Amino acid sequence: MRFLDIGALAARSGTSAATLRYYEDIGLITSIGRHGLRRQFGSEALVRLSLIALGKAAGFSLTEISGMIGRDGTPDLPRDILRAQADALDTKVRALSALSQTLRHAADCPAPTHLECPTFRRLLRVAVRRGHRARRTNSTSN
Amino acid sequence: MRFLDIGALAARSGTSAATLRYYEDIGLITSIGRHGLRRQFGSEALVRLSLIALGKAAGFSLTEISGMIGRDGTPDLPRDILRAQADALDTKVRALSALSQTLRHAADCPAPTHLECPTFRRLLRVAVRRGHRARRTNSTSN
DNA sequence: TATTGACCTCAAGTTAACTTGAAGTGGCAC
DNA sequence: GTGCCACTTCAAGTTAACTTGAGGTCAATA
Repeated sequence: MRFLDIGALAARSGTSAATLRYYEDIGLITSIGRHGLRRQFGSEALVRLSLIALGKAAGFSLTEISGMIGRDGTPDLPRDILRAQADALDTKVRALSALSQTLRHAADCPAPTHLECPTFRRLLRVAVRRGHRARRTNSTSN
Repeated sequence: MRFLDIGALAARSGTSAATLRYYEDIGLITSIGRHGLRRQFGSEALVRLSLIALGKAAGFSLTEISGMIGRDGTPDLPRDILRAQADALDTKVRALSALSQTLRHAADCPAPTHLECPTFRRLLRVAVRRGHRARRTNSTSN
């Protein structure tokens, strides 16, 4: 039982079988071979799917994720690119923290309307500036 | 000149005129009125667009953003929802930080392939667990 | 051995968030 | 007053990331 068929992989990864086939189509994951018609996956597919889930949570497209974790059999990533991705993520983290602060302030602010509160507007400006920086750094802007 | 027509708003907000019309269609922004055929926007539209940009950067859909910042003329938000959104964002921030750490470790790790490195795999497990928690908390999972 | 249910392929449909295009209008500088 | 050009509407097209459906296969269980 070293191999998983698509149903087992779906159950363990929380990704539907149809989506797994789609991921294989576009080269995001690879099956080891077939048992009759049925795809057989190795356990490293589970690790790859974890990475994919993580990348999606971080807001990367499947294409970008594909670039990060390597297309075919080679799950090895160029290290300088990894560092750049980490930097971009950190920038994004800072922007999101700013947004969180902004929302939290809005929740506690006594001003009748948040748009009238000077603190809110200042936080907003800061957050937006960070967003711009993140977008430039990232080059992910469509 | 207290009003902006769509071209001016587009220039100042960095959002295309077509997109602004689309946003008005779906009720994300509102124009003050018309000058002839032409929409006139007030400066609060700029603030709203900042909020929208921020929400998008945070990974929210336009529908979710619409819920956060209020649909029509009322840009006021229910405070408990704001706090919940901030909490969800903080969780996401933690997940992204974990991902960043994971990537950074991968960049420095001497293992021939990251998938073979135990530290990488441990970080990955942690990051994924956080991702799951975030998704449950968020209820944004489609 | 017969059936069942999990798999298969391939095509088409779906949703969000826009973008593009065609055809028309009207404010304003000359 | 006329011509340009930024606007207008409306319909259709686009992209990513799937999902759904129809019709077929086959490995294992009864």
